[in-house]
Amino acid sequence: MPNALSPLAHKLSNFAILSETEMGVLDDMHRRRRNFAVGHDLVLQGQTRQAAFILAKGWVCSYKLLRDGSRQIVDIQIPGDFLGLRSVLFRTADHNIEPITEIEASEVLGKDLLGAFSKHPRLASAVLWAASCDEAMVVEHLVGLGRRNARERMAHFLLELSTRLMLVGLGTPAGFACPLTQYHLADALGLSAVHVNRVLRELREDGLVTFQYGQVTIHNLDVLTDLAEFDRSYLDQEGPLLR
Amino acid sequence: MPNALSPLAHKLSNFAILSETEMGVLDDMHRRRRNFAVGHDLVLQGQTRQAAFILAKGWVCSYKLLRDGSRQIVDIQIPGDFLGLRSVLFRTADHNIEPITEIEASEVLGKDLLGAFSKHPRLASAVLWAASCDEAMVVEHLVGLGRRNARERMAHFLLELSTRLMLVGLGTPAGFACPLTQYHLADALGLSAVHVNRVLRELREDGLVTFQYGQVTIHNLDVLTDLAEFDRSYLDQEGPLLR
DNA sequence: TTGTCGCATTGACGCAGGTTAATCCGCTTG
DNA sequence: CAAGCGGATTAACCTGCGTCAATGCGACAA
Repeated sequence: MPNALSPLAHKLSNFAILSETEMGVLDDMHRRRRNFAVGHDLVLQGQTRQAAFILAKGWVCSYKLLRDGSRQIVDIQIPGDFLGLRSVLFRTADHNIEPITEIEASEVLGKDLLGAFSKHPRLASAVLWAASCDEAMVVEHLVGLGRRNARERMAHFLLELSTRLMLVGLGTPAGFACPLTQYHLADALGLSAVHVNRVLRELREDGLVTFQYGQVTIHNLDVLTDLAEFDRSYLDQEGPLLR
Repeated sequence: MPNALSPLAHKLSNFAILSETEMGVLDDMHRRRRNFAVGHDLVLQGQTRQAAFILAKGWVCSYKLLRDGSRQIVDIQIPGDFLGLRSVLFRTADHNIEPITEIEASEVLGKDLLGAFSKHPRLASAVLWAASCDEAMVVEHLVGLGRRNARERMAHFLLELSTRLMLVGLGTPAGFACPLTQYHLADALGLSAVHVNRVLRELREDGLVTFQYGQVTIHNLDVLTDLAEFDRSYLDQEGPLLR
């Protein structure tokens, strides 16, 4: 891989072969580098004039709050992911984005992004295309929430995370470092924290996965994959379609 | 509205001001008009070389099948919606699309779509942009499945349908014609058909909505909206952003 | 040192919603 | 006409998961 190719540029090159100019525009988007601490949300539900972000380091989650105080995590994002795109497209954010760890991200102002999209439609396509592929992940979550039980959901979630992290070099087939709490898992999987704990114990006792001390260790990938009915193909790309 | 403006063109004009040429390309996509009967899926999970479709008439649903035979409906589509976009972008479909009624749809071959996208990137942006807004709907479903109970889910689902149908002139605030069976509702809401029936009875007895004889009648919009915590803003557009 | 705060863990108990199965109705088909 | 089928409806029963509550433990601050 050429030097100085950002994770995002790398990702987008799966969708379109970008010109020097377009790559330059992409680089420009990395000028406003910012850090965020845990507890300081990047994007807030209902706020307008939001910026988008390109995540360079750390983990975040996007979630929606309900009136009764419960929340549903829609998506966990890891380095290389684009954040808050919809909040720019819609002008007003429909979800919150919270750092799970300290993070480093490049802020892209709404008007800059829209400007770049207008001038470089091919770049726009690549970005929106990538976003539309992220949707496949959301759909998988939806299926899990609707039709899988707690064990299966958990297994699927951990396998998906593992696969995504491996794609950006942050994990091995044996496991990965994971900053999520059991409360995060509960909010992502539509469960209670208590039940998350029960399920994790079962999976551990059955010798399938261990989720402990900030580390996920996969003991039996095959059985886990089968349990979760996990098919990684929705996470893979197969080369650029837009030439 | 100018004559001969297709529902899709109308929808896309919310996202980008399209040129005559681009409108022409869009029109060309409507050449291969096809009809499908109930029971003949348009797109099949796992198949490659899929076409996309623009729905002109009737309802369809996209769903995923699980090993145990259960299924989860991800989305219901109504006239004006674009179908199977992801199955073209990914080259192989990750979901099925089934007609709920007899439908009329324009088939757009994968290579034609990709060709048009390459030559008219602005058009591509508009289409992908619209798709990314459809994602907001999927996210709402996800939140419902994760954090709402059966009553709330049902109320939310019916209100969303009502709003979408009104936007294309197929419903009024008082109700709409609805070809869905209670099995469809069950598969969409992650419930059993039996429980769907229970919930519908309750809502009817409480004087909120009636779902009967292919007709949804909304008796008390305010209470229903409050029960569902329904906020229609995610379905609205506010004028084109891409000029 | 002591208090507190976030997170993990476990037990007891209850309920929303699943499962099974029976019945009914209207439509189609032979 | 009977038979079959898709869909709606209801009752009886059961279970996966939520809720509540208590405990432990490490990190950090006063």
